[in-house]
Amino acid sequence: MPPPSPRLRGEVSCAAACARGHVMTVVTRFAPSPTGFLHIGGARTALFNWLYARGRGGKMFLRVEDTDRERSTQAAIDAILDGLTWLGIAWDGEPIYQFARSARHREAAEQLLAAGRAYRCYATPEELAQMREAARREGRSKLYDGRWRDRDPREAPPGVKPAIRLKAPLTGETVIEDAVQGRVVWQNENLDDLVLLRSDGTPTYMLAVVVDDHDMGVTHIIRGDDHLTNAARQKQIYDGLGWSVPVMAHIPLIHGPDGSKLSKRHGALGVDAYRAMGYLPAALRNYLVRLGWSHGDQEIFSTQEMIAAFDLPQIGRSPARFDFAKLENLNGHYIRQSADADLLAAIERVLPHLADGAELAAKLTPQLRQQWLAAMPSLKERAKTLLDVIDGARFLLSGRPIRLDDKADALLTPDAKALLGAVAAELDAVDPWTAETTERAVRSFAERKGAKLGAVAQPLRAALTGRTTSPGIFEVLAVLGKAESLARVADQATSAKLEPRVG
RNA sequence: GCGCCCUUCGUCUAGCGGUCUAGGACAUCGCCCUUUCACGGCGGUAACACGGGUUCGAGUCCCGUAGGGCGCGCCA
Repeated sequence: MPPPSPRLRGEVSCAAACARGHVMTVVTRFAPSPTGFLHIGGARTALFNWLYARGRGGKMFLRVEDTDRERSTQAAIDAILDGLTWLGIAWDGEPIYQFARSARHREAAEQLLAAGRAYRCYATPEELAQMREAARREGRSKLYDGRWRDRDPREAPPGVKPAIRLKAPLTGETVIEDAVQGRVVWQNENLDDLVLLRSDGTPTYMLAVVVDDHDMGVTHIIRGDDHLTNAARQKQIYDGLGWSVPVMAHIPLIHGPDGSKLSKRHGALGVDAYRAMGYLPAALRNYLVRLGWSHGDQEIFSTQEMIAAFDLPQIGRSPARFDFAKLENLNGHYIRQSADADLLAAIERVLPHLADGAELAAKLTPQLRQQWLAAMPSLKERAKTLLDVIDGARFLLSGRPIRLDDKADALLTPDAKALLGAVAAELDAVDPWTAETTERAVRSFAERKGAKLGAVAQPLRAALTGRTTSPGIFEVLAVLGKAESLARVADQATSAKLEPRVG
């Protein structure tokens, strides 16, 4: 028999399920602890779980790991639900709150105790801290030394409430067949007796996760590989309880651009921050799915495509670095791909999340909406984010006389202003007023003057938009309309006569 | 300190022992298009961390080294 591949990815439990004689329904879960926002790494984990379940007709549950009463907040729960919703990741059923299930967790601990797979530990936190300190000083392992493992409970110091610890195997090895990491082996002497129930009777994370995943029928645990060591300890709890272990898939973490831990400066922001930066959910999903996972050379995935293509064997084992430039490029792609009306709707949705959003929303009259829509085809060509689209539309939003930026101002020399006066007269005769008719007029004007088109177009752009870059100048003319265009040109042309530039 | 994981262009990755003079995408550089900025088109620079094995043959398998990451709580 040939030696088994070191990466048995997924085959293990499939075989187990098939042996049970029925088709296994895939159940995944996303289990954030509500101690902060939904960060980008969590969003990717949720995405992977969602894609895996959706691609197999399975379910993805959301479990809020709120057993840490001190640090869990409602605001964080809201932020996580809001983030997932915005990203378009829909969980099945109602969110499950772990804290509410503590009675069941306690029951499992009692079961372990009754079976002799757990014991009461009367060591105080101070005592344990001392033990670790001594271990550190002597260069020994900081693991719990099992001092109460075989001790007679009658020796328990009076008044000390015990914690319940798992009686983990002392010898042999604990093995995880991970769908991403392959076969990972721990010598049991490197794993200690973890706490199942705290001395106040509340369950620890390690116990709660195992019990919940089992009770929820979770078949595939897809999570960050910061949990890989936990997987070994959880395996021991599964064994103690006599339960089968779900398929595990520990995905590498996302790092910052320098390879270190992802910091806020690097993109470890809540997904709400990405929304406020003008990224589209579809773009973020596409970017995230390609971080650590690939499907040949394919870069662009519709939601349907990624659901169909996503699978565990194509997940890499090395951590990926977060790269804003690629996200931007992808976002630009999705913006260009969007229908004009959808884009405007997306902008209106993001307005409440922007600093000057209310101000902008107030300006969105039906007429302005029409103009914006008309300008959208050329606006989206030039934008990487929704913020860019908004910025590109500033010339529509600002009233006369428009403010010129420095470059535009420098461009409007006395000569240029004179030229504007002349071209204004030309444009005044144009009717009907369209991009085509204005272009014809301006081109023929430039030709007669023996000037390059740019020599006329740039001053026009400055006068019309207040900037030196903008959508095509004839589109600007058309969108602005004849009256507004001529007025803006006149604003600059006449100011030349009234206020000759000094110096 | 102990345990576990990782290492292909700057970045995301393809590659599952010969088809690799290592492919794609982003970024970058150049050219073209052009009224600006973009978009688009064409082209260029650029990588198998290092050292040993195994093999007729290694980016692909094994072992070291170096570097990076994660974990080691009565946190999750």
